[in-house]
Amino acid sequence: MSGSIQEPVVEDCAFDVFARACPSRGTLEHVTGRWGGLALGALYEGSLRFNELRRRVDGVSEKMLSQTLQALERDGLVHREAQPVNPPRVDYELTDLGRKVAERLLALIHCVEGAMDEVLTARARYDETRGAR
Amino acid sequence: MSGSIQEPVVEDCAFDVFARACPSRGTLEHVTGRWGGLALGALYEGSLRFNELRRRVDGVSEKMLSQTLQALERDGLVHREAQPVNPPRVDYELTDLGRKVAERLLALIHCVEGAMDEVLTARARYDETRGAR
DNA sequence: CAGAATCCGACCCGATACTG
DNA sequence: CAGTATCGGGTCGGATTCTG
Repeated sequence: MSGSIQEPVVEDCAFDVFARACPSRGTLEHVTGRWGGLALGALYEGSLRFNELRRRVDGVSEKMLSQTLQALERDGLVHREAQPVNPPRVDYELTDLGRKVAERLLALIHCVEGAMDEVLTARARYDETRGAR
Repeated sequence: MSGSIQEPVVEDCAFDVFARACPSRGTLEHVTGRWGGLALGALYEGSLRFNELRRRVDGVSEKMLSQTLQALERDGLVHREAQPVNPPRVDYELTDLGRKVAERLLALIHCVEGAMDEVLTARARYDETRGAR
């Protein structure tokens, strides 16, 4: 044991999002990013092909969907299954890890959706009191 | 009453994030945005002053923190209490709604933090197979 | 201390065109 | 169908300066 002089204490929480340099921030941003969350949410209902996903996530461009899926696949949250047929067919589905994350994410999404009345009311009040600016 | 001609049917799911124009997307982005989530997470532990928050959320600039807090206050997730003293003292704390949202958010954050080993492994594998690219 | 205002570069992201 | 490549505007966001 070695009473080392003074444990610099890297902290036991090795992956603390609050720390600037932590890799978990990056993953969290993939998950909560503009399209990442919606993609995970859509895939939670089941496997989807590229364009099915594109239609489900209203407003996403091909480029962004592609980019988003690659990030999620790289992080091990989404599995990509490409069949070498013609026309090409590629299916996306959540991994076990992806499903766990998606559950938490959906809980958050539903919480926010369900609170929108309250949010809208709060906004109106805020804009009224200091909205005139 | 008033059989108005045809209810435009705003849909029963009045606030569906998957719909492009839904206001819940905006709020969700405030919550899950780069700094919004971290601010909510930090405030979950208790009321904080501006600069305390700034130190807790490592890497955020004054500008972004200020901007973030305003958005969250407007959405009714954060309460801002300014005391007219000198030097000025302003405390931020979660509202009831904010606390509910923060709970879901922290569940997600901890889930991601806890999965980072797995994520990092997945990344390494991904980069190896097609990383040469 | 708690911000507001301004400047300015980086990159996000959508539209378009092209490939297999 | 399932993407990639390229371009360009808009926004994000950091550094700095200023106020009360």
